[in-house]
Amino acid sequence: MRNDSRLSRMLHVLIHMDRHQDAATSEMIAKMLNTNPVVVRRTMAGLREEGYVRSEKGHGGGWRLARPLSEITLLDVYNALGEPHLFAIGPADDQPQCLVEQAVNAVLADAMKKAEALLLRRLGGVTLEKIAAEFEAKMTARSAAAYSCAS
Amino acid sequence: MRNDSRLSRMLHVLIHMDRHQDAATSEMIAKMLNTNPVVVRRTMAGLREEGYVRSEKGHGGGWRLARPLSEITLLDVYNALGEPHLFAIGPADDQPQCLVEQAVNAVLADAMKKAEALLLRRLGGVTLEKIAAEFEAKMTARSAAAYSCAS
DNA sequence: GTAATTTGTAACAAGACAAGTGACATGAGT
DNA sequence: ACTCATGTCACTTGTCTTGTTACAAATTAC
Repeated sequence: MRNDSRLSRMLHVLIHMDRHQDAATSEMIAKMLNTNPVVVRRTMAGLREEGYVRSEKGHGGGWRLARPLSEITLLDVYNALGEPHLFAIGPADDQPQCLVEQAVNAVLADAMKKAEALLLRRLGGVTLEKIAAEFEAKMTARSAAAYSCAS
Repeated sequence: MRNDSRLSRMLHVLIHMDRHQDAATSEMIAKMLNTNPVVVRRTMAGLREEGYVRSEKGHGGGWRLARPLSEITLLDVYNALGEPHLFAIGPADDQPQCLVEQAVNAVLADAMKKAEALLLRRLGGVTLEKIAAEFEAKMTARSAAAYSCAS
């Protein structure tokens, strides 16, 4: 559990959801991700609130895409997850009195801000459809559906 | 304790160490950082091994800079700390079988790698002397040494 | 209308990791 | 010898994602 893997997991799931029509239950998705149905619901809740997926209770229920992959960027998913902390490092004190510490924090914050901006800009520039297309390319190259997990 | 603040703390300490000649004990430094002497020794150990500071036991002992600030970049300090994890996010699985997951991870890893490269390049381009100079500028502007913590 | 299925949610344990803390050995100066 | 200071081990604490159990609520099937 070293990293926050929610973004990675949700991207993975959304693309799979696009590849079969019918609703996917939390249990199916959990098996795909090697995790627990409750974790799935918890994490997907953010995506539902932002309108990227829908969920239905009862028989035949489960999760469905609510938008085409072409209209969802990686940044959208990141935002829907509540914009989790990107960095593992940070200042020791957010409001230091010491001017030296302020100067140190300013330099670090600036560098991190620039790096974060670059990362988010990249996430915003890639749609899920693009990743799906890359996958399709690999698939036809190998012509072997078995490589895709649980699909 | 939300973030790993070792880099921020060490930069702060090194600049202060340059401002007074005599050795600084772990206890003095700990007070400055609002922490514990053991934490200070633990964290400074990496800097000592890389030759940026020296430590001496016994009376009059403590920590001293072993190099001028102009020869230490923020990246040097980061590396000396053992290159802690920069990002809080990451893939769910490092060696996934699923091609979809592989495609997702590849895109994320690429974006993160670029952001990391940018960040490290920036850290490598700034010496501690430069931060100290920024501090001096502020100081003369305010002409009030009291703003600096414990110095 | 009762049973089966599936989400929604709360509550809590596990795991990881930096940070905090206490204890004690080691070395250096007075 | 005594004091000061580092070096290091062992353990606890705080925080955050995950994992898990339990149960209510909604929806479909028989």
